[in-house]
Amino acid sequence: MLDIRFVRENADAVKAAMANRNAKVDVDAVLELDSRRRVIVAEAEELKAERNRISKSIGQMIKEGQNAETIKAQVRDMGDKIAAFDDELRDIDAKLRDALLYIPNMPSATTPVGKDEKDNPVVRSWGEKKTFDFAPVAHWDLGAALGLFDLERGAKIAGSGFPLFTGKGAKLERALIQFMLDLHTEEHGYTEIAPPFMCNETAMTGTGQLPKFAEDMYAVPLDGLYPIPTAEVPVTNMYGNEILTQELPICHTAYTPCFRREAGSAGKDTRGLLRVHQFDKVELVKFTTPETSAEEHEKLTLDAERVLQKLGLHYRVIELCTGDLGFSAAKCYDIELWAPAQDKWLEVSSCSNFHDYQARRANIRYRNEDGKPAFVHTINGSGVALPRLVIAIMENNQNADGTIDLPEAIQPYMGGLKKLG
RNA sequence: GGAAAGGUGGCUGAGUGGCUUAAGGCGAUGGAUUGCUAAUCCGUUGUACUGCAAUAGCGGUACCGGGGGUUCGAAUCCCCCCCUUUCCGCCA
Repeated sequence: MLDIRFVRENADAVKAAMANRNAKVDVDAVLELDSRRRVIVAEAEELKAERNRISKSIGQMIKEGQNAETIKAQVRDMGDKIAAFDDELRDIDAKLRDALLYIPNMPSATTPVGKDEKDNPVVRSWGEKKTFDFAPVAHWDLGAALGLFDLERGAKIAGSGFPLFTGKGAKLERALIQFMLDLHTEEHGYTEIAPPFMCNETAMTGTGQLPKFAEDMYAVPLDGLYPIPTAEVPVTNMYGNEILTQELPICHTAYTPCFRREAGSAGKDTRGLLRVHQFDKVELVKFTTPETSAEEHEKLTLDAERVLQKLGLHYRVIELCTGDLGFSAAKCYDIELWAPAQDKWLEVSSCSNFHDYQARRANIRYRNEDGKPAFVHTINGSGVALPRLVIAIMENNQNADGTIDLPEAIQPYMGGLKKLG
């Protein structure tokens, strides 16, 4: 969430930023609530100060044996007025907070201005497109033929979009997870977290999924819980309402399944593993000072890229322009893998710097050089998401005979297996 | 699911309606003393919002797990909820 003081003092900049995002935000309504709130606060507090003074003197009078009934009645009336102010204040506070929760983050000064995904610049790429002397087969056909997954049976028990992996396909999931966790913990300095796979409303609000994106999530209303759409939610909110005393940056990696309703995307990329309701992901999360967040963001992105380099997969990094930037992000790089049978780039990681936006929502602070509490910057990115990684491995490494070569880096995790099929 | 005991500042731990502006201790920090260290002594020590000054300052309000209530006045009394611990039951 944005700092209301920032909005108050930079209203024009906020409006311009929202326009660049194509976000419909009524900044003036927020400013109006804010100024109304401050009037009420001033009046209510003045009354309270007076009541406190008189109450104290009542205590004194009673001790001296004087009758205080008249003055008590007066203060009782004051109490009614105060209650009325407090009621209005509660109401305005709720409205203001709600309004602020629906305002997306300010894009970073370095984020390119653009209208939509067509304006996202390519930052760099690694490797080259593989050439085939046969027509590459789509992963869904390869997977079915090799018995790596059984999407029909997954659909039978849960619905379409809930993949069911079998045999070596299931083992490949487990192997990739372990490979990535080992890489990030042993070579990149992240501490592993195994968090809850469900979070409450407070946590979901802290990272920005709620209240705006309730429809994108599964929910367990009976218990007030939501299956997590990403490990970002538990791993960021684990420090909610804390003043961190650890040395920054704090770097965490976590494997979790992710659950997404993908509301509004029905009918798009539905085949195979392209877009599913449940998938596995290894996430990277950092908590930094404002001074180092830009640098740590770059490093985190490189850490995610290392996964793909080690697996020998051709990828590119694009930077999201203001019009395509996610709700909570100030700056974001997407990493995309090349999938030859799809003839498409597939997003496997979004590495975002949220500045203090999530930290303010979740109330995560540290002590700055003056020893004063200040909001941390949060950064996270997938390192990386499994389904499209699996797609890329399958489609890029397929042979004419329908077998799939396993990248060397993953072979130790597959019990030395070099090839599927 | 049942029962009991708890939740107070960075930590520990007092506090059952007004002298609490949350005691005392520890820690932290500034200073004095000291050849250095230790010890000792003196001072400081939270968060948020808000008003005025607009850099350091001065005032107000709120905050003792969360939310309601009683009262002129609540850390303290009442109600609901959450969490922790222990015991019982159920369970992988």
